[in-house]
Amino acid sequence: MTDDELAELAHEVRLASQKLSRRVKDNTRTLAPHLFTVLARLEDGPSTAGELASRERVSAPAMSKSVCELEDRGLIDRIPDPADARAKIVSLSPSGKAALAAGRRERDAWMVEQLRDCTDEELRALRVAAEILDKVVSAE
Amino acid sequence: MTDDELAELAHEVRLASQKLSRRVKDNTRTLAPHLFTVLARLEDGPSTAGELASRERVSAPAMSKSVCELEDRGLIDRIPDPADARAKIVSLSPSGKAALAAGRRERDAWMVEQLRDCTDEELRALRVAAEILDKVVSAE
DNA sequence: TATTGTTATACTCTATAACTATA
DNA sequence: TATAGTTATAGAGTATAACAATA
Repeated sequence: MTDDELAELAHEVRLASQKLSRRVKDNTRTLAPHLFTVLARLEDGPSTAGELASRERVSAPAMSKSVCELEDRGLIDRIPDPADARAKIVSLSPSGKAALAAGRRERDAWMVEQLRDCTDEELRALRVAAEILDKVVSAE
Repeated sequence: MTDDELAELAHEVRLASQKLSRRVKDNTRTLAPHLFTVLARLEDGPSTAGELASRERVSAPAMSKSVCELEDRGLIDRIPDPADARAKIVSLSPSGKAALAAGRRERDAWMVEQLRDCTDEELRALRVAAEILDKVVSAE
Protein backbone atom coordinates (compact mmCIF):
# COMPACT_ATOMS: atom_id res chain seq x y z
CA MET A 1 0.00 0.00 0.00
CA THR A 2 1.41 3.42 -0.96
CA ASP A 3 1.88 6.23 1.56
CA ASP A 4 -0.99 8.14 -0.01
CA GLU A 5 -3.31 5.17 0.29
CA LEU A 6 -2.21 4.68 3.88
CA ALA A 7 -2.92 8.33 4.66
CA GLU A 8 -6.37 8.10 3.13
CA LEU A 9 -7.14 4.94 5.06
CA ALA A 10 -5.88 6.52 8.29
CA HIS A 11 -8.19 9.47 7.65
CA GLU A 12 -11.24 7.28 7.05
CA VAL A 13 -10.62 5.09 10.07
CA ARG A 14 -10.00 8.09 12.31
CA LEU A 15 -13.09 9.91 11.10
CA ALA A 16 -15.38 6.92 11.56
CA SER A 17 -14.00 6.27 15.05
CA GLN A 18 -14.31 9.87 16.12
CA LYS A 19 -17.87 10.14 14.84
CA LEU A 20 -18.72 6.98 16.72
CA SER A 21 -17.13 8.24 19.94
CA ARG A 22 -18.97 11.50 19.73
CA ARG A 23 -22.32 9.80 19.17
CA VAL A 24 -21.73 7.49 22.13
CA LYS A 25 -20.78 10.45 24.30
CA ASP A 26 -23.87 12.38 23.22
CA ASN A 27 -25.98 9.39 24.24
CA THR A 28 -24.38 9.02 27.67
CA ARG A 29 -26.20 10.38 30.73
CA THR A 30 -24.65 8.49 33.65
CA LEU A 31 -21.24 8.92 35.32
CA ALA A 32 -19.05 11.57 33.62
CA PRO A 33 -16.19 10.29 31.43
CA HIS A 34 -13.35 11.32 33.77
CA LEU A 35 -14.97 9.46 36.71
CA PHE A 36 -15.93 6.49 34.59
CA THR A 37 -12.38 5.93 33.35
CA VAL A 38 -11.04 6.01 36.90
CA LEU A 39 -13.45 3.23 37.92
CA ALA A 40 -12.47 1.27 34.81
CA ARG A 41 -8.79 1.65 35.70
CA LEU A 42 -9.48 0.30 39.20
CA GLU A 43 -10.76 -2.95 37.69
CA ASP A 44 -7.10 -3.85 37.13
CA GLY A 45 -6.69 -3.73 40.91
CA PRO A 46 -6.34 -1.22 43.78
CA SER A 47 -4.17 1.83 43.19
CA THR A 48 -3.23 5.22 44.63
CA ALA A 49 -4.32 8.72 43.55
CA GLY A 50 -0.84 9.50 42.27
CA GLU A 51 -0.61 6.34 40.21
CA LEU A 52 -4.08 6.93 38.75
CA ALA A 53 -3.11 10.52 37.87
CA SER A 54 -0.08 9.44 35.86
CA ARG A 55 -1.91 6.53 34.19
CA GLU A 56 -4.73 8.88 33.11
CA ARG A 57 -2.30 11.69 32.28
CA VAL A 58 -4.05 14.27 34.45
CA SER A 59 -2.63 16.45 37.23
CA ALA A 60 -2.46 15.25 40.83
CA PRO A 61 -5.03 17.85 42.00
CA ALA A 62 -7.47 16.85 39.24
CA MET A 63 -7.24 13.19 40.21
CA SER A 64 -7.47 14.08 43.90
CA LYS A 65 -10.76 15.83 43.19
CA SER A 66 -12.10 12.93 41.13
CA VAL A 67 -11.16 10.41 43.81
CA CYS A 68 -12.77 12.54 46.55
CA GLU A 69 -15.97 12.78 44.52
CA LEU A 70 -16.01 9.03 43.82
CA GLU A 71 -15.56 8.39 47.54
CA ASP A 72 -18.36 10.84 48.45
CA ARG A 73 -20.60 8.95 46.06
CA GLY A 74 -19.64 5.62 47.60
CA LEU A 75 -18.18 4.26 44.37
CA ILE A 76 -14.70 3.62 45.76
CA ASP A 77 -13.15 2.68 49.12
CA ARG A 78 -10.01 4.31 50.46
CA ILE A 79 -7.82 2.79 53.15
CA PRO A 80 -4.49 4.05 54.55
CA ASP A 81 -1.46 2.39 52.97
CA PRO A 82 0.09 0.29 55.78
CA ALA A 83 3.54 0.77 54.21
CA ASP A 84 3.34 4.58 53.79
CA ALA A 85 1.25 6.84 56.03
CA ARG A 86 1.12 9.56 53.35
CA ALA A 87 -0.60 7.35 50.75
CA LYS A 88 -4.11 5.92 50.60
CA ILE A 89 -5.08 2.84 48.65
CA VAL A 90 -8.11 3.26 46.38
CA SER A 91 -10.29 0.34 45.33
CA LEU A 92 -13.67 -0.28 43.68
CA SER A 93 -16.61 -0.62 46.08
CA PRO A 94 -19.57 -2.89 45.26
CA SER A 95 -21.53 0.25 44.23
CA GLY A 96 -18.61 1.26 42.05
CA LYS A 97 -18.64 -2.09 40.28
CA ALA A 98 -22.36 -1.71 39.71
CA ALA A 99 -21.92 1.86 38.41
CA LEU A 100 -19.22 0.66 36.04
CA ALA A 101 -21.47 -2.07 34.68
CA ALA A 102 -24.39 0.35 34.31
CA GLY A 103 -22.16 2.89 32.55
CA ARG A 104 -20.97 0.22 30.13
CA ARG A 105 -24.50 -0.92 29.43
CA GLU A 106 -25.57 2.64 28.67
CA ARG A 107 -22.56 3.33 26.47
CA ASP A 108 -23.04 0.09 24.55
CA ALA A 109 -26.80 0.45 24.17
CA TRP A 110 -26.66 3.10 21.45
CA MET A 111 -24.04 1.10 19.57
CA VAL A 112 -26.15 -2.06 19.67
CA GLU A 113 -29.08 -0.20 18.15
CA GLN A 114 -26.92 1.03 15.29
CA LEU A 115 -25.56 -2.45 14.61
CA ARG A 116 -29.06 -3.93 14.32
CA ASP A 117 -29.30 -2.68 10.74
CA CYS A 118 -26.11 -4.46 9.65
CA THR A 119 -25.93 -7.72 7.74
CA ASP A 120 -24.17 -10.71 9.29
CA GLU A 121 -21.36 -10.20 6.83
CA GLU A 122 -20.88 -6.60 7.93
CA LEU A 123 -20.91 -7.66 11.58
CA ARG A 124 -18.21 -10.25 10.90
CA ALA A 125 -16.10 -7.56 9.19
CA LEU A 126 -16.52 -5.28 12.19
CA ARG A 127 -15.49 -8.03 14.59
CA VAL A 128 -12.23 -8.56 12.70
CA ALA A 129 -11.61 -4.82 12.47
CA ALA A 130 -12.29 -4.19 16.16
CA GLU A 131 -9.54 -6.65 17.02
CA ILE A 132 -7.06 -5.04 14.62
CA LEU A 133 -7.94 -1.53 15.80
CA ASP A 134 -7.53 -2.47 19.43
CA LYS A 135 -4.09 -3.90 18.70
CA VAL A 136 -3.09 -0.82 16.70
CA VAL A 137 -4.33 1.60 19.32
CA SER A 138 -2.85 -0.25 22.29
CA ALA A 139 0.59 -0.37 20.71
CA GLU A 140 3.65 1.26 22.34
CA MET B 1 -26.16 -13.23 15.50
CA THR B 2 -27.71 -13.45 18.98
CA ASP B 3 -28.41 -10.36 21.10
CA ASP B 4 -25.58 -11.30 23.46
CA GLU B 5 -23.13 -11.61 20.59
CA LEU B 6 -24.32 -8.29 19.21
CA ALA B 7 -23.83 -6.64 22.61
CA GLU B 8 -20.32 -8.03 22.87
CA LEU B 9 -19.44 -6.84 19.38
CA ALA B 10 -20.91 -3.40 20.11
CA HIS B 11 -18.74 -3.23 23.22
CA GLU B 12 -15.57 -4.19 21.36
CA VAL B 13 -16.18 -1.77 18.50
CA ARG B 14 -17.05 1.07 20.88
CA LEU B 15 -14.01 0.46 23.06
CA ALA B 16 -11.60 0.34 20.14
CA SER B 17 -13.07 3.51 18.64
CA GLN B 18 -12.98 5.39 21.91
CA LYS B 19 -9.39 4.37 22.60
CA LEU B 20 -8.46 5.53 19.12
CA SER B 21 -10.24 8.88 19.55
CA ARG B 22 -8.54 9.49 22.84
CA ARG B 23 -5.11 8.73 21.45
CA VAL B 24 -5.70 11.04 18.48
CA LYS B 25 -6.88 13.80 20.83
CA ASP B 26 -3.84 13.33 23.07
CA ASN B 27 -1.64 13.73 20.00
CA THR B 28 -3.35 16.91 18.78
CA ARG B 29 -1.72 20.28 19.46
CA THR B 30 -3.33 22.62 16.92
CA LEU B 31 -6.82 24.14 16.88
CA ALA B 32 -9.06 22.97 19.76
CA PRO B 33 -11.72 20.37 18.89
CA HIS B 34 -14.73 22.69 19.28
CA LEU B 35 -13.19 25.24 16.89
CA PHE B 36 -11.96 22.58 14.47
CA THR B 37 -15.43 21.05 14.11
CA VAL B 38 -16.95 24.45 13.34
CA LEU B 39 -14.47 24.95 10.50
CA ALA B 40 -15.20 21.44 9.24
CA ARG B 41 -18.92 22.18 9.30
CA LEU B 42 -18.35 25.31 7.22
CA GLU B 43 -16.86 23.19 4.45
CA ASP B 44 -20.44 22.23 3.58
CA GLY B 45 -21.03 25.91 2.82
CA PRO B 46 -21.65 29.24 4.62
CA SER B 47 -23.94 29.22 7.64
CA THR B 48 -25.10 31.33 10.59
CA ALA B 49 -24.13 31.11 14.27
CA GLY B 50 -27.57 29.83 15.20
CA GLU B 51 -27.55 27.11 12.58
CA LEU B 52 -24.04 26.04 13.59
CA ALA B 53 -25.12 25.90 17.24
CA SER B 54 -27.99 23.54 16.53
CA ARG B 55 -25.94 21.38 14.14
CA GLU B 56 -23.19 21.02 16.74
CA ARG B 57 -25.73 20.64 19.58
CA VAL B 58 -24.19 23.45 21.56
CA SER B 59 -25.83 26.53 23.13
CA ALA B 60 -26.14 29.78 21.18
CA PRO B 61 -23.77 31.66 23.52
CA ALA B 62 -21.15 28.91 23.27
CA MET B 63 -21.26 29.03 19.48
CA SER B 64 -21.25 32.82 19.51
CA LYS B 65 -18.02 32.72 21.49
CA SER B 66 -16.45 30.15 19.16
CA VAL B 67 -17.40 32.15 16.08
CA CYS B 68 -16.03 35.38 17.58
CA GLU B 69 -12.75 33.66 18.39
CA LEU B 70 -12.49 32.14 14.91
CA GLU B 71 -13.10 35.59 13.43
CA ASP B 72 -10.46 37.18 15.70
CA ARG B 73 -8.01 34.56 14.48
CA GLY B 74 -8.91 35.27 10.86
CA LEU B 75 -10.13 31.73 10.21
CA ILE B 76 -13.63 32.74 9.15
CA ASP B 77 -15.31 35.69 7.44
CA ARG B 78 -18.60 37.19 8.62
CA ILE B 79 -20.84 39.32 6.47
CA PRO B 80 -24.30 40.75 7.24
CA ASP B 81 -27.17 38.64 5.91
CA PRO B 82 -28.79 40.78 3.17
CA ALA B 83 -32.16 39.13 3.88
CA ASP B 84 -32.12 39.58 7.68
CA ALA B 85 -30.27 42.39 9.45
CA ARG B 86 -30.11 40.40 12.70
CA ALA B 87 -28.13 37.53 11.21
CA LYS B 88 -24.56 37.31 9.97
CA ILE B 89 -23.32 34.80 7.43
CA VAL B 90 -20.23 32.87 8.45
CA SER B 91 -17.86 31.32 5.91
CA LEU B 92 -14.38 29.78 5.78
CA SER B 93 -11.55 32.21 5.01
CA PRO B 94 -8.44 31.08 3.09
CA SER B 95 -6.58 30.90 6.44
CA GLY B 96 -9.45 28.83 7.81
CA LYS B 97 -9.17 26.37 4.95
CA ALA B 98 -5.44 26.10 5.57
CA ALA B 99 -5.97 25.61 9.32
CA LEU B 100 -8.49 22.88 8.59
CA ALA B 101 -6.06 21.08 6.30
CA ALA B 102 -3.24 21.42 8.85
CA GLY B 103 -5.50 20.13 11.63
CA ARG B 104 -6.46 17.12 9.55
CA ARG B 105 -2.84 16.38 8.71
CA GLU B 106 -1.91 16.48 12.37
CA ARG B 107 -4.84 14.33 13.45
CA ASP B 108 -4.13 11.76 10.73
CA ALA B 109 -0.38 11.68 11.29
CA TRP B 110 -0.53 9.68 14.48
CA MET B 111 -2.97 7.24 12.91
CA VAL B 112 -0.71 6.70 9.89
CA GLU B 113 2.18 5.79 12.19
CA GLN B 114 0.08 3.21 13.98
CA LEU B 115 -1.05 1.65 10.70
CA ARG B 116 2.51 1.20 9.45
CA ASP B 117 2.86 -1.97 11.53
CA CYS B 118 -0.20 -3.59 9.95
CA THR B 119 -0.12 -6.26 7.25
CA ASP B 120 -1.80 -5.55 3.91
CA GLU B 121 -4.53 -7.98 4.86
CA GLU B 122 -5.23 -6.06 8.06
CA LEU B 123 -5.31 -2.77 6.18
CA ARG B 124 -7.85 -4.20 3.71
CA ALA B 125 -9.99 -5.34 6.64
CA LEU B 126 -9.83 -1.86 8.16
CA ARG B 127 -10.82 -0.24 4.88
CA VAL B 128 -13.96 -2.37 4.68
CA ALA B 129 -14.76 -1.74 8.35
CA ALA B 130 -14.28 2.03 8.10
CA GLU B 131 -16.92 2.15 5.40
CA ILE B 132 -19.38 0.09 7.43
CA LEU B 133 -18.72 2.09 10.60
CA ASP B 134 -19.24 5.37 8.81
CA LYS B 135 -22.56 4.16 7.46
CA VAL B 136 -23.64 2.89 10.87
CA VAL B 137 -22.63 6.07 12.67
CA SER B 138 -24.13 8.43 10.11
CA ALA B 139 -27.52 6.70 10.24
CA GLU B 140 -30.73 8.48 11.36
C1' DT C 1 -44.49 38.97 19.97
C1' DA C 2 -40.82 35.99 18.28
C1' DT C 3 -36.13 35.42 16.87
C1' DT C 4 -30.70 36.41 16.08
C1' DG C 5 -26.93 37.20 18.34
C1' DT C 6 -24.72 38.92 22.42
C1' DT C 7 -23.54 39.94 27.40
C1' DA C 8 -23.80 38.53 32.37
C1' DT C 9 -23.17 35.00 35.40
C1' DA C 10 -22.19 30.49 37.09
C1' DC C 11 -20.75 25.53 36.92
C1' DT C 12 -17.43 21.77 35.64
C1' DC C 13 -13.04 20.05 34.65
C1' DT C 14 -8.54 21.26 34.11
C1' DA C 15 -3.84 23.23 35.43
C1' DT C 16 0.19 25.33 38.38
C1' DA C 17 1.75 26.80 42.81
C1' DA C 18 1.83 26.46 47.60
C1' DC C 19 0.93 23.84 51.82
C1' DT C 20 0.79 19.40 55.24
C1' DA C 21 2.39 15.33 56.80
C1' DT C 22 5.08 11.91 56.27
C1' DA C 23 9.67 9.46 54.25
C1' DT D 1 15.29 17.04 50.99
C1' DA D 2 11.83 14.63 48.47
C1' DT D 3 7.20 12.68 47.93
C1' DA D 4 1.68 11.76 48.51
C1' DG D 5 -2.12 14.15 48.80
C1' DT D 6 -4.62 18.40 49.40
C1' DT D 7 -6.02 23.35 49.18
C1' DA D 8 -5.88 27.86 46.72
C1' DT D 9 -6.39 30.04 42.63
C1' DA D 10 -7.03 30.63 37.80
C1' DG D 11 -8.20 29.40 32.86
C1' DA D 12 -11.01 26.92 29.30
C1' DG D 13 -15.45 25.63 27.64
C1' DT D 14 -20.09 25.01 28.71
C1' DA D 15 -24.94 26.39 30.23
C1' DT D 16 -29.18 29.37 31.44
C1' DA D 17 -31.08 33.93 31.88
C1' DA D 18 -31.52 38.49 30.38
C1' DC D 19 -30.74 41.96 26.88
C1' DA D 20 -30.37 44.49 22.19
C1' DA D 21 -31.83 44.94 17.52
C1' DT D 22 -34.77 43.36 14.04
C1' DA D 23 -38.62 40.46 12.09
